[in-house]
Amino acid sequence: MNDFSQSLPLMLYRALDVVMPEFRKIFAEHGLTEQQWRILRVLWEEDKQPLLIVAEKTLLPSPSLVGIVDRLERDGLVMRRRSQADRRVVFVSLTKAGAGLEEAVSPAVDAAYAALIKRVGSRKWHVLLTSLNALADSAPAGETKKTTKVTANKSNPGRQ
Amino acid sequence: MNDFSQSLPLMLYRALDVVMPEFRKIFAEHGLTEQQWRILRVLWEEDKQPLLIVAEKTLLPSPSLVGIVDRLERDGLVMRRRSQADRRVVFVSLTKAGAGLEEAVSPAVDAAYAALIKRVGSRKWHVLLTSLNALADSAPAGETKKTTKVTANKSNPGRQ
DNA sequence: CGCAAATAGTTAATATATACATAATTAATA
DNA sequence: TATTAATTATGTATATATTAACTATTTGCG
Repeated sequence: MNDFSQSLPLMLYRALDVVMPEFRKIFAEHGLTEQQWRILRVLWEEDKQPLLIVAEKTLLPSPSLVGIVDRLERDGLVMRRRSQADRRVVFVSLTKAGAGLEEAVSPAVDAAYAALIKRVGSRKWHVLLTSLNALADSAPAGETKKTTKVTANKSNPGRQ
Repeated sequence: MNDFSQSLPLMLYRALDVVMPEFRKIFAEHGLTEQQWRILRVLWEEDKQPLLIVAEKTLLPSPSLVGIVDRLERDGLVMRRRSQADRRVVFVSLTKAGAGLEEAVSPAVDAAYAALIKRVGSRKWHVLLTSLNALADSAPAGETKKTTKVTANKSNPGRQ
């Protein structure tokens, strides 16, 4: 009916296609995938967090998180530790290597991000983020996350 | 450094999380995945197109397209046929079943899409799409798709 | 004409996504 | 307290994404 190429989903995918390759290139130069970086990014901000929280902050679905954290652990960047208070909870924390990676990766990522904002223009950038926030806030009750189970009423966040 | 959750990539992923589940649910009710639907959507608009064109219109990377079309073919919804003019080219076209699926799926999809626009608000919707277009247009030279090969200069493509 | 370079499609290897299902544990309630 | 429900993490099967490389054709040009 309408113009498929101008549909919201397609435009969102296209936006990611425009934005992400440059970042993924930086990640790859440090042996990281995008998802691995997201997890580290969250841990650099606050170390030792429950998997569920990490899933929410990174927008990564729990089942995916298992494998991604497995590989990060295999590469010696993070480690798991079960909570004593609530033995269902598993904390993820940085190893020394994982923590040290921040200053190696972040500068390039920050620079690329700043360059992107500059390229798009500060005004348009702000409008875009505001619009995306409005869309996210328009989520109907009970329509959101994959990492959060929907039970009674409520609403919930969302994931990638 | 900045607020990770408010970064553009995260906001784009979040937007997709908000928007797509409802559509995927509709697709699933008809035994389709999102990517399969995208291909059918393009073929419903214009039947019999080269794989490369379908890749561009759907934003699906060529390597992925191979498997997705394989499964669509297996399910009897599309068929491949090599071009006689240029034997490198493979046309994809709808079978009778694939063509017939349109009127079964499209109404629900269109309704959901209309509801989404209404939910967000026509004005905000327009601003959002305009912003996304601006972002897409900001792509630096040679920096775009994975389905489109970049030869001369360098940089590298990317995709969803 | 002859061949290097470009194109279209595909294959391969690894990492994720998606949707379900299950185990372990804790919270809630009759 | 005995059950039942809910939560957290993980396992499983299938579908895609990502990147690199490979095959078959075709094109550009000396």
